[in-house]
Amino acid sequence: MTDSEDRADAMFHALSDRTRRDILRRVLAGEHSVSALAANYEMSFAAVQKHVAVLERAGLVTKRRQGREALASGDVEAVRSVGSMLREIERVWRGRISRIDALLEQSPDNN
Amino acid sequence: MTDSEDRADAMFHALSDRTRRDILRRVLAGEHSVSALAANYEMSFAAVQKHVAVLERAGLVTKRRQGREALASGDVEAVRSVGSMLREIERVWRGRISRIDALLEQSPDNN
DNA sequence: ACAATGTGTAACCGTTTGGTTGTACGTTGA
DNA sequence: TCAACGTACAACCAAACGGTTACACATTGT
Repeated sequence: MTDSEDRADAMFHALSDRTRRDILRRVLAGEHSVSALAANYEMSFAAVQKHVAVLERAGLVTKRRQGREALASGDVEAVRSVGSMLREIERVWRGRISRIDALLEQSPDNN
Repeated sequence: MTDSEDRADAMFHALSDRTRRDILRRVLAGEHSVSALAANYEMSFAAVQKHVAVLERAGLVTKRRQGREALASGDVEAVRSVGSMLREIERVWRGRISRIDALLEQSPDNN
């Protein structure tokens, strides 16, 4: 579960649902209780609670208990780490360019 | 299907599987036929073919037909657009800081 | 001509997902 | 005290997912 690929799986999966992305936007802007979040969607409270749990398991959201409320806030660093994963994935693309350049340089008459 | 949220759904979903992320890395580095890709994994050719199809439907990969082979290559711009989506999501976080700053400025004795 | 190769798709199967309702339990306020 | 509120979780369901095998079809090489 602590594996890097497992974390990537969890994060991308968490982001693959539009309701969860919307929740993430809201809790990045500021703390919101689960029921306050649930009020924004046309689904049951339980459904929204599960969405928050998915975001929490992925590490994108943390929850703080205050009285009977559970206040959720977004973790910007975690969101940024997803961006890093993407940059890491596309890094190999640079090599592709270099290789094409090298090839063209090697046979300059092949234009 | 052409909706922005639909595209985000498809892209994040496509990225939520480690085999697909690995395929994407390979085809970003250069063109590969589906069977050449399949040789790298301990699953059936059909499974890999479906993974490529998911990446293709998400727009992260394009396929070009050459003879009996289907050559897949990664679309760096599409990968970058996922990064943009993330930056768009975390944009609201800036406002959070401003609001906290404003609050602290408004009541400077509350430290 | 024909066997081998590469691709795509259909049918199937167990598991996961995203939703529901119901229930239990702690917290709050009248 | 006790009703209302906020949360969490279990049980259930249809649909999607990730894998399999089997088959159809086009291309290639001998």
